[in-house]
Amino acid sequence: MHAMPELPEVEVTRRGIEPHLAGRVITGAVVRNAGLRWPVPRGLAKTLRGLRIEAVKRRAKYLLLDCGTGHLILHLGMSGSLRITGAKEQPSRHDHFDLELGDTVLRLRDPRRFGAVLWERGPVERHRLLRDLGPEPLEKQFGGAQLFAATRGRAAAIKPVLMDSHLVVGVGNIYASESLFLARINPKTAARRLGRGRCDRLAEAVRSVLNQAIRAGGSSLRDYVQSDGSFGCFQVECAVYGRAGEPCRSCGGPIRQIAQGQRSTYYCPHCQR
DNA sequence: CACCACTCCTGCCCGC
DNA sequence: TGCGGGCAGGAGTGGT
Repeated sequence: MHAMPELPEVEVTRRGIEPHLAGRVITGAVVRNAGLRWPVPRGLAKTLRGLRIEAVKRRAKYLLLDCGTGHLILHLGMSGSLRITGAKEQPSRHDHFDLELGDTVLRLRDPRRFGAVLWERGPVERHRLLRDLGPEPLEKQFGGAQLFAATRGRAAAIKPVLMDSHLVVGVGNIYASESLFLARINPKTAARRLGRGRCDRLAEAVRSVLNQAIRAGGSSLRDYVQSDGSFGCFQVECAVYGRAGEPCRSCGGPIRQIAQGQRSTYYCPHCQR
C-alpha cells in the first residue's frame, strides 16, 4: 500500500496544509473532473470565492475547511492526496480539484476517484455523512468501557466490527489488523465475546497504533510544500498487514491472511487468541 | 437493528 | 513488449 489514507495520513495532511490555509482568502477554485464519489457541486468556485478559511479541521477521515458561512468537506477516498503548490504548476492527469489562495494552490489528486469534495452551508456536524459517526479514537469518549458497551449484541467478528464507523471512526483495514495484533486478539473472535479486559486492551492498542503512525508521518513530513502528497506506510514496518507467510515479529510463526467481509485480514494465529 | 454484498475506479502485478 | 485478468480497498447504499 503506498498512499492509502487512513486516519493518521489524513491528520498529518491536515497539519501539513493548515499553516498554508488558515486565515487565507479563497480567490478561486477549479474543478477539472467533477466525477468523484459524488459529483462536485456545480457553482462551487462561485460559492467559495472571497471566503476566508477560518480553520482546518478533521472529523473521522473528512477534512473540513471552515469558511465561516459553510464548510468545504474533503475526503481522500483510498487514493487521494493533497499538496500545496504554486499557481503556475501544471496539473497532471489525476489532479481533479484546485483551491486557489492567491499564488498558493491546494491541489487534490485522486487516481481512483473514491474521494469527495462537498460543500455544507449549515452546521457541518449535522451533515448526513458526519451525523451518525462514532467517537474519535484519539478522544477520551473512546475507550474500553465504550468499546465494551458498543460491542454487546454484536455477533460478527471483531475485525469488521472495529471498522464500523458507528463504533469508532478512522480505523481502516490496515490499522484494524495492526491493532488486533498489538492487543493479541484473534480477528475472528465474535465481538460480543470480548470482555472488559480485552476491550481495554484493544482500545489502548487502537490509540497506540494510530498515535505511532501520526508521529511517524509527522516526522517524515519536513516540508509540505512541493511534497508529492503521497505517503508510504506510516509505520516503519507493519507488524502483520501485507506480511502473509512472513515470520511473526513476536513468535516467529507465519503470519496468516484470511478474508473477512471481502477484505483481507492479517494475523498471527499463535499470538492472537 | 445487524449484517452482508455490492458498488464506484484505476494502478499494479501476474502469466502468457 | 503488450495485453487480459485478477486484486485491492473506504465506506455509503440497499436488501434480507
